[in-house]
Amino acid sequence: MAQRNILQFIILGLLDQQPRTGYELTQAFDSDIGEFWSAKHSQIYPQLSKLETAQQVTHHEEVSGEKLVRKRYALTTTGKTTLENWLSADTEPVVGGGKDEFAVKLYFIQRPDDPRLVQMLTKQGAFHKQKLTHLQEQMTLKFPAGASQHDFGHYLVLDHAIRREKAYTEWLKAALTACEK
Amino acid sequence: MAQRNILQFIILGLLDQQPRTGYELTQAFDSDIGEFWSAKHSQIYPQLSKLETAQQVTHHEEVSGEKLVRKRYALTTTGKTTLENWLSADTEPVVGGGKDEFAVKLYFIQRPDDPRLVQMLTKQGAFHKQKLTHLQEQMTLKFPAGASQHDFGHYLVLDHAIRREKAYTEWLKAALTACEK
DNA sequence: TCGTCCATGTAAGAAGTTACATGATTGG
DNA sequence: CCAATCATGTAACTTCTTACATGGACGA
Repeated sequence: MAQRNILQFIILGLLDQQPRTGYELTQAFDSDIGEFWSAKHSQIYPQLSKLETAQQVTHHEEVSGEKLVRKRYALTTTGKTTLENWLSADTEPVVGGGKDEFAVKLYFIQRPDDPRLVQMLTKQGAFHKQKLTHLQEQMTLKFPAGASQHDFGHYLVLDHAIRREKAYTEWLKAALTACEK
Repeated sequence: MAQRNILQFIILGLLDQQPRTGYELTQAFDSDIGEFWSAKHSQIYPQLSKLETAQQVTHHEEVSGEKLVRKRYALTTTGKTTLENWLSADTEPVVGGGKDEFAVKLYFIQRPDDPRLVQMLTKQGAFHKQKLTHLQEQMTLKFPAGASQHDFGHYLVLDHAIRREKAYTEWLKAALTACEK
């Protein structure tokens, strides 16, 4: 994935919602947004530096306790413009749908009676079922009344993730049925 | 994605199906398997060299026409063992579900009445609908009688891709409905 | 002959992961 | 006081994409 440094725009988007520290940005990628993009802190901190050099963001320092200094970053007006341009620009649709080692493995298992199949499908099924449950809990927790006026995008991606996991578990179930008969 | 060089196993898997040239391997990633893994020839040729050095594959040269030499690669017994070990090993479930720039963009669009939303959703919808149709055509073409005994894995991943695209288009449709009311 | 596909490689650089490094805060 | 978490960075390495480079085969 060497493309157009999408990470920078996501950081701008997150900072537009509210000023954040590098640590908080890292956490954001571990929650909902992580369903569709992820990044480690080792990518985030350098990117923040670059964005600051490019005058897209600024930071001020917060002191907590005795000597801990936090850098809280916020968008500049330039950064806000960059973000809006990205949001308004055409989006290349996802090419393949990402990489899925499990799906590829299945591709190489030719016989429906392969002794490994049932266990593989069951194991993945358990994982995705659990994940689906977790996402559904998030949904009822965050949007008990369905789609909201605020945080609409958040609602959409959660819905997206749920549909994706639902489709995944249903596929695994159908595969299990197909290879058992 | 710096992990365990999964590409090498996929190449072994493809060569297990039948001996292939680097060019043919490249093509394979542009067809069905490309739905769940992709690679360019600039990754494939070097990987083939490494696999040959590691005695996982061998090649023989085919001459076609006047002077064109093709290298057709095949698995060694070692390579076959490596492949089987990979297939039998536990598979880490997909973490997030890959990266989806479009989904992330939506995340940052807070208001359901954002003037850009309808166009964005419609455009992506058209793309994924077309892709879905193409996949369904592939399915009826390759598996007119449904799941087959041979090529079962191929059937499974095609089914997977279809379900994924179906879920994607349904999500976009639901999103469109939600933001129009 | 001319364009399209076949065919194989290398190079440069971006993106992403893992590991290295360090230290503060907070709550039990 | 000790563990978990907060907090910020760098280094090394792998993976992946884009571009560079070259040439043959085949059909119109």
